[in-house]
Amino acid sequence: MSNQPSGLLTLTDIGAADAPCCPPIAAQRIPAETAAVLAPAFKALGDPIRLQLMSMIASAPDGEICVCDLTPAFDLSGPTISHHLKTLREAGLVDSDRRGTWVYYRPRPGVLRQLAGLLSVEAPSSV
Amino acid sequence: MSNQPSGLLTLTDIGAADAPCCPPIAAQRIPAETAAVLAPAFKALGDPIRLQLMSMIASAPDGEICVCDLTPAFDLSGPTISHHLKTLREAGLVDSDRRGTWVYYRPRPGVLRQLAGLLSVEAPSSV
DNA sequence: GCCTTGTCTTGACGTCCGTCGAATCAAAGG
DNA sequence: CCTTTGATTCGACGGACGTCAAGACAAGGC
Repeated sequence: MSNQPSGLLTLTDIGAADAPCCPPIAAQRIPAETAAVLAPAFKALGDPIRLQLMSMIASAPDGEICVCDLTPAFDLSGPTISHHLKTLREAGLVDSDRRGTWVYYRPRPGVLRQLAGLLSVEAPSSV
Repeated sequence: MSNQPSGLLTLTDIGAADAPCCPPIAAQRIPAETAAVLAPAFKALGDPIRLQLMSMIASAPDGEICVCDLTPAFDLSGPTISHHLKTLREAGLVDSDRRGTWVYYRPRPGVLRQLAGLLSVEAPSSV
């Protein structure tokens, strides 16, 4: 259920931990390879449903949330929600975990921090 | 050349200035209307070419950059670059300005700050 | 073992997106 | 006025995306 290694470089590889990876977008021009790695994460957040899902997952009081709590919050079919969750998972933004009948999703705060740092106007400490 | 008012709520309306508009994504669940407004901005950044364009514009030494400097940086046709720039413009991320023969693009740092704050894990001051 | 419940996968459909060539528009110079 | 240069718009094409219904899978209870 976790991310399968695919041989392709993804955000997970560079942003799994808390270490900042890149200077802000406004500090210097992003190389093509970096853009290719980061763009899918923004793309995953570029859908209103996924943005709400990401917010619900990231703001879950227990640090995780059941799919059964996510699905009824939208006027969409179960498969569609599952598809969006898969997109977030493949973008490295969330991780999932089955416990018994239910599947729980939890955020990867490191990756969110990466993206925030990339968009920040002030330069961070390192690099 | 600037954004035309369309009657639709866009990021420009809520993020033109520097004032923060929304609590971080991890602080509380995003309402559907807010997600509908913000998602297009992330979507615009969800393409590698546009992410590089945004970076080149945001990191321009003079605060703006000529299209004639952007186009040759990519292996794409002029119309395609122009199309991507239009997407960034309609997302409220950049603004353009014709001076003589050339067109210059400049960032809207307020909007970038909005998105960064939304992704930040620490809560900002207000709200 | 079999049904029930919850979740994911598959296959299909219409729509949107990225790309290009050709045409168009805008400004400057001869 | 006409040509040249820079940038955008238009029209078209292939591929990717969002959505759903139907089916498959996983875990638990009878």
